[in-house]
Amino acid sequence: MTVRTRFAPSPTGLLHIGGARTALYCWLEARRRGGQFVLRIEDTDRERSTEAAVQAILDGMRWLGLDHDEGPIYQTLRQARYQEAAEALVKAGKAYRCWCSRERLDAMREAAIKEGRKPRYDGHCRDHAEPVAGITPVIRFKNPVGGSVVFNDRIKGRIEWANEELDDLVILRSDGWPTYNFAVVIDDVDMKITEVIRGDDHVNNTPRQINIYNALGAPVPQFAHLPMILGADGQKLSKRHGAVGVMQYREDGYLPHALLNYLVRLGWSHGDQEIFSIEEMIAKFDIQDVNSSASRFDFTKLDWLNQHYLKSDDPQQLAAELEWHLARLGIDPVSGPAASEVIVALRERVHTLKEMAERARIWYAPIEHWDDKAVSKHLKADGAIAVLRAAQAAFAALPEWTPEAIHGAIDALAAERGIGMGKVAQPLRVAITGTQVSPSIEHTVYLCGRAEALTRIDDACDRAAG
RNA sequence: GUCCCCAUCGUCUAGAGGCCUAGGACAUCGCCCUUUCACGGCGACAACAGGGGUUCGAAUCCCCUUGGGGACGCCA
Repeated sequence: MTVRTRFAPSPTGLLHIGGARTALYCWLEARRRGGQFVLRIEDTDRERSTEAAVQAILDGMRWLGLDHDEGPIYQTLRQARYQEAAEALVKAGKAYRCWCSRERLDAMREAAIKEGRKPRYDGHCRDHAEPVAGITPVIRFKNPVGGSVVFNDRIKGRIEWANEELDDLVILRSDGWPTYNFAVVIDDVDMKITEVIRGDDHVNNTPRQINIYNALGAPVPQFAHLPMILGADGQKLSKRHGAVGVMQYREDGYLPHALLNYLVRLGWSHGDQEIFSIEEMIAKFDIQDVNSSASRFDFTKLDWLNQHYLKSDDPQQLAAELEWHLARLGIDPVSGPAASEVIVALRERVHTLKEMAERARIWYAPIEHWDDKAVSKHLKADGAIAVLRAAQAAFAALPEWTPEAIHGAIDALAAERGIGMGKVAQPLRVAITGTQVSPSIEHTVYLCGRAEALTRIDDACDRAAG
């Protein structure tokens, strides 16, 4: 039987980091085992589901490169199927209509909590169902009374649940829409899902769902429940920490591969390996090796991974993404050096593309801010103007404008004047950038462009004199 | 409250009874490299939640405690 996994988000918000990891693991498991990955949109909650959220999920998946083989399948398009399935269970005596009022249900729940019991439906309509005027009935599933449900979770191991703990859950609401626990089972059966991989907030639902599978006479799939991802403070992820959509990570300058690599290692490992190409993830990932405990999201490590890929990926491949970030800052990428060359100069100095774009500004626009300390220390230093003028002349005479040639000129200048590199590089750095921190001096000068570099040296000399 | 799950350095983890004076990575702190900032190299700091068992031997198995988390809807 071919392996089929699915990712089934409800479109009530953005595709956040936890969802992204679940999607990744489902995708990885399907890919490694040569199976299929299905995308299903669980939108039966018509109050909270939105079209924008569906789009955000689709966008996030595409950005991460998690392509699905089937779908997206929308549950709202399958209403008739759920109704038919619920009706069939009623006919088979495995489900029944319930006319209990919400008031009665609420009162029962409150009483149970007050008495310290677990709130459960008392089965009032199970044996003597009687239509009540003015109430549209729901359909409830007849949960087995005795015994227990046992399943072997691929991550958590053996889990046993007493049927005593379960009650007769509503499977079809009075408005004709199925509830989550019913729709998932019908869908997973119809879509022939063999591995259900989802967040561990669903372990409690699993025994109920298994009972439904059994009532349906359908084969029960394998379950794998992923532990949660917590914020850096160990608390549930909130907007404050990182429960933002994955597309926010793009805006913050992260590469999809870095995020994927971070996520695959969060709760899973393969010996001491930290860096995984997508192919290696597919080859080595196994849902069975996933940890059973929750883990915290650590931006610092993500930053490290992001820089790793910034350093190791082909600058040409990264160029378009840097241009996207430049444009977001209001910088026209064609008004300065090639993005790929900027990447080479800055990739060892930043963790994100956003940061890189900000630092690259100096090569695309005039100096906006002069660092007073830098000016007084390096520009107004004795002999600085003479060095700058000499450098200017050397640059103007260079037969070709390359970092190597610039480096050679600066070297020669320092040697001929008998001064250290710092005496040449620092004044130049301030002249070109207005600060005393930048990439290697030859790249800093080179990326500026010859004409602009000469002009900036003029300006700097004026500033040093004045 | 009831049920379920979880528990190794600050963080992510290795560890499936002896290979553990507990390994790696991120972070932190040193040193080296160096024209700034970085990158890189080398090194340091740093953990088996607590208590009982089982065993010749336990981070690894069992129980309890504690601490976290989750679930108890006509939400998903």
